[in-house]
Amino acid sequence: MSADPRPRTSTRLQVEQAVRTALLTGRFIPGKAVTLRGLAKDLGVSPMPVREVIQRLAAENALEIRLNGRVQVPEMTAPRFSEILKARLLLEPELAEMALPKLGKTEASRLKELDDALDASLGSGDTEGYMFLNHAFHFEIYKAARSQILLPLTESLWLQFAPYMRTVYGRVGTSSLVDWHKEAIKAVHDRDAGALRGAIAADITEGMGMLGRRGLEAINP
Amino acid sequence: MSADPRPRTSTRLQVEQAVRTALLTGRFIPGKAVTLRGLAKDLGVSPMPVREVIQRLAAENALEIRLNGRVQVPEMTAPRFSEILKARLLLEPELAEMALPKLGKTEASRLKELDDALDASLGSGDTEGYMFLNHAFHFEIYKAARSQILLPLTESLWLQFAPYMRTVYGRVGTSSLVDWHKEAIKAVHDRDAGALRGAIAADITEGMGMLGRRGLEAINP
DNA sequence: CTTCGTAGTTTGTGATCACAAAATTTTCAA
DNA sequence: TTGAAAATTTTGTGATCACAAACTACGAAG
Repeated sequence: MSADPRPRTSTRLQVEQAVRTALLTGRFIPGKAVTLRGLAKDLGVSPMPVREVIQRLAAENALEIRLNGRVQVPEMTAPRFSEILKARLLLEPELAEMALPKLGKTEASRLKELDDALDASLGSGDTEGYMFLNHAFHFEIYKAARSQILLPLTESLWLQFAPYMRTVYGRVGTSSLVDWHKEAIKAVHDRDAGALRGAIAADITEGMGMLGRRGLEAINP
Repeated sequence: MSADPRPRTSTRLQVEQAVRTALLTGRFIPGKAVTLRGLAKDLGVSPMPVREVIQRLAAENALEIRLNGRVQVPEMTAPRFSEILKARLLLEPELAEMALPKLGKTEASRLKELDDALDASLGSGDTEGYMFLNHAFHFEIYKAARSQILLPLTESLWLQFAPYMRTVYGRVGTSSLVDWHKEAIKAVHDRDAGALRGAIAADITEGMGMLGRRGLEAINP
């Protein structure tokens, strides 16, 4: 009576998890080439599971397979950036509102924890940790929505702007960052859907606005 | 001076195109198993490119890789369906509005052609042709937006509901179908963004509403 | 010093193989 | 006839190989 069919494999999932968090924390630089054998060697696996993972992430537009077959982290462009902003503003407040009824005390205190840790990594200048925790904070909310559609779409968006986000942080630092997490947490406590939507939207607008102002000045139009 | 680097491969792209249109025209039935070697044999290629394509489509949630590794077309559920509807209503009117400025006389007449062919296939009961043309009509508009973000997200949504759409049509026929294509074409002629958004939204609501009423009655909740 | 061609290396692609897990069919006893 | 156990087939996974295209480095000619 083993009603727990363990995944038949673990290698591909492990590789995928590794590459995803590397992307989300900005360890992959936009424009940088990603080679099959190189990644495989780094992760200590054969090229085979890496091939599948690369196809997966390319399908999510998190990686780009050029016409000549070379794989690279996509570069950010101004139209791409503004479209990501638009899509985030469409999807994420909706996701947050869907999640609100399922966010109880447990999740609220978890959000508080994450936000505290986030402030700490901001103070210590730990960019990678900050990006990881910021993603964790947002998706701690979104995941509660138990969404099978909007959540994957949003995850795809994050994979697309995260590498660029990191390059900007690397240039201007993270000290000037402001977020609306406190307001979001308060909205969760108050069960105020409108306030939660507003906090999420403001967080997106502010964060992406900073990225746009500080980052896109010297990028091809 | 060969400024036209032909894709290094054609096999994977060809396989992907084949599977995508098969999905979009409903030739794959929800719940039906998709086997690697089976698909490869059907398409006359080796299992290798099929593996990559399956990973790609699984990443877009167009195919489902179960815990035991088996691949199948996802089954529709009520929450999944209502979320797809919500996501379509968020993304597609936006996409249409973005496209409007770039829809000239050429595109308008192409839309008219597609809609006429669509009516014809409706009259002859050609469900597969209808689904192909309906997809072509919508994406003739959306593609004009030259969107790099919203367009792939929307394509993913279509891949997810198309197979289910087909099973409902197979049960209740396509004769009772009504669409808002004429209104959309008129809005394009009039350069009326609000009317175009409205037509697209109505087309989605009506079409999906029919799918929901006629299809989800006997499906697990 | 620049430019162009050539040799060597790296890279993605498609194919094939071995293996284990899962599903399917067959067999045989109750 | 029925039901469970055993044998067979099917299936996904990871590894390796051969090959052609692309990139890199280097050197010779101008």
